Amino acid sequence: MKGAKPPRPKRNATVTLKAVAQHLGLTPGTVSAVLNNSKAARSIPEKTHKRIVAAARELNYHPNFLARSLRVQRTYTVGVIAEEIGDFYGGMIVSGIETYLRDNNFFFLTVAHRHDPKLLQTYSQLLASRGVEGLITIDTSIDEEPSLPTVAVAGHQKVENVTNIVLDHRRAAELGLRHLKELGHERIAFLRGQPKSSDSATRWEAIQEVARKFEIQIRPELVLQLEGMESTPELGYPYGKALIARTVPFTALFAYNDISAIGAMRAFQEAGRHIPGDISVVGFDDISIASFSIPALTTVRQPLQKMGRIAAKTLLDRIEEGAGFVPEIAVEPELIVRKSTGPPRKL
Amino acid sequence: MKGAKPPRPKRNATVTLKAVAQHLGLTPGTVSAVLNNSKAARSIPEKTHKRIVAAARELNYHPNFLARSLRVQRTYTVGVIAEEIGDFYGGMIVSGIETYLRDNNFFFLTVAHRHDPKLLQTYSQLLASRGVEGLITIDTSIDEEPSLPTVAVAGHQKVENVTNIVLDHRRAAELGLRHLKELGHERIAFLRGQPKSSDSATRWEAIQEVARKFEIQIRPELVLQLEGMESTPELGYPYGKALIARTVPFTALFAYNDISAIGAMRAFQEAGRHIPGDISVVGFDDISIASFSIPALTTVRQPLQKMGRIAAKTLLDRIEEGAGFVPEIAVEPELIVRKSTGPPRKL
DNA sequence: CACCTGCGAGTAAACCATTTCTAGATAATT
DNA sequence: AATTATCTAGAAATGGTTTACTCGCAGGTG
Repeated sequence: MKGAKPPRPKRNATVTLKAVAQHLGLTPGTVSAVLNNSKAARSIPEKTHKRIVAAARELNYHPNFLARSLRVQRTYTVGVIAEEIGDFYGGMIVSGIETYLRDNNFFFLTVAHRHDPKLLQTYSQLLASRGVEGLITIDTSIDEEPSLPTVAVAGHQKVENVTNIVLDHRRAAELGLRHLKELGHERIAFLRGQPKSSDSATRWEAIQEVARKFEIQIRPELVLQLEGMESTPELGYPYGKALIARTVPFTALFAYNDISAIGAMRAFQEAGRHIPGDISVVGFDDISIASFSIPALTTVRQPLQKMGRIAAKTLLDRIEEGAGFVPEIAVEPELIVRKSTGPPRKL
Repeated sequence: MKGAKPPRPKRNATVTLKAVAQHLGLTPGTVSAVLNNSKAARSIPEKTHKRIVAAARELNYHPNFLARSLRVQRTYTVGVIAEEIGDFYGGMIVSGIETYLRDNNFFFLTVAHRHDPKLLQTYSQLLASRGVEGLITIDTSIDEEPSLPTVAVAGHQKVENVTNIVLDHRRAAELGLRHLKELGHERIAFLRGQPKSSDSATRWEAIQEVARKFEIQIRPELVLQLEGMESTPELGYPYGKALIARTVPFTALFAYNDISAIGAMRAFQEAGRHIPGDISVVGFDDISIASFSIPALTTVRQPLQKMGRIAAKTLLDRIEEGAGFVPEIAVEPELIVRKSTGPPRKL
């Protein structure tokens, strides 16, 4: 792969530090000191200082990042390892990461592993050799302690050196279930997340715990486990159908995410059930179309962009200020009440 | 391993080329030659070769990317400048870019300008000083000839050194309009794109041209221009309402995108119109929820991931092989017929 | 037989563009 | 005149790649 290369792609003659120095009749060291305002430059007279700055601007000098990085051993770059970046979840998180990093003059390299577990190792290796100063993973499970400071969005295993940014699932379950309970629902169906989705287990545990607290009975006949990884509502549709087919009565559904909630709603409606008259539906995530489903979906909002920003901030704090290591940061969800929930029909 | 206490973030002792060489009793040059299979290594005997490779693996040597890049003047990195990365459009394109780059051992740095035009300059400057070998822009208009090889996804101005990856809008318009015409529609309403969206103008011109060819009359009273930048169907809703309010009869709508199409459908339905019985609706993009709207949306699919891959490939071809510069590459759209279109009601 | 020549197996040093530390040369002050 | 302050040069270091060169030895030549 590295064999005979075509003639060097001509680098547009970039102006180097040496060129600036030569132009001024000074040495690179001096120019560098002034341009970086290093303490060594304190003794440089105002006149020379101005001269140097002016020349740099005039020649349109931009320091070579690689050379500088090599010398100072900093790259101001982090690696982002996502499961996927084209979907709503990953995209929003990455967007949040981007805003924070950009505001703090960091860049990031992105890779998507698309559920190939072997790639995680390979990619962190690759990123490390590119000199990233830290790693953010999204919806990816980490088993071994990484050698770089790492923040895992939606990470759930406790691993040394990895800060997990998680939704407060306990609180999320409370918001959803309390809302349904206050409306008077007692027979609630559930859609559990796919085993691959890293929030699935934690969320389900939280739901069980909160259900106990609220004295809501979870009937196994009313609990279905999602399987495929589609990101269209088709995902939930068959499960909605299946729930109806069981003929076990229920008045509400708490779905794993909005996408499956919308699919299930559709199935319910096709079966002649009215929402929320016959069945109330609560989703999860608050994706953009949730407000536009029919009826508009009540859902537990996950502040994804914010989680991305927090992830980035947490990582930079550790890198820059050597802030103490925190194993977990929980982010508060929010209940968005729309039209898909209401009191159950009186029997 | 690392003292977590000391304020100084200790660099994990990485193993350098020199260390490997020392370990072997050879010089860095020799080791480098062997590890890179450079022509200089042709004279190194098999035995030594094996010894070197073994030692590198044993010591877990990974060459420092910065040092190497600095010397060979290549970074195997490109810059991606997007309008936004968290939305469907940008996310899909970036995802396509990622797959192709990853397969070819390139990385990319991402920035989002979120419609701040000043940032384009700043960002390309920043990326250039980080040594990216090329640029991909997404939904961003470029006016000046960039100094780096550039590929613009959904770019429309002809600029030297910029290859535009565009949808074949002519063909897209044909697909949409022919479908409606064949069904028998004559009075067609249109939703034009926001001026900020870089496809708006081109698409509208293509539609006008094709309409002329098909002898479809475009009535100004039935043409509305979208304004906001929301990415929920709320975007199209008011325009659907407005079209109904005009009381100018029409039997079909060709929307600028799926999101506005779905919003408009909703408005039509609320006004008591049946889709497709009273009004047929054609969207654009084929976003994931298009298949799940009610009724399922007929739409012109834009192969976004593929466009991302093509963008990446085009750029790498130019960088790696110095492939000739092509000003434009058009990608074929596809008509996805679902349930939102049908013959117009007989009068 | 002495004399290149060629080749195998590497070594040494230059180079990439910076930063940073040490130290030398003036000029100014005491 | 000695000391100090000011200004700047020089060189080392960062971690590789690459070119030029050395050194010993075998083979062919006149």
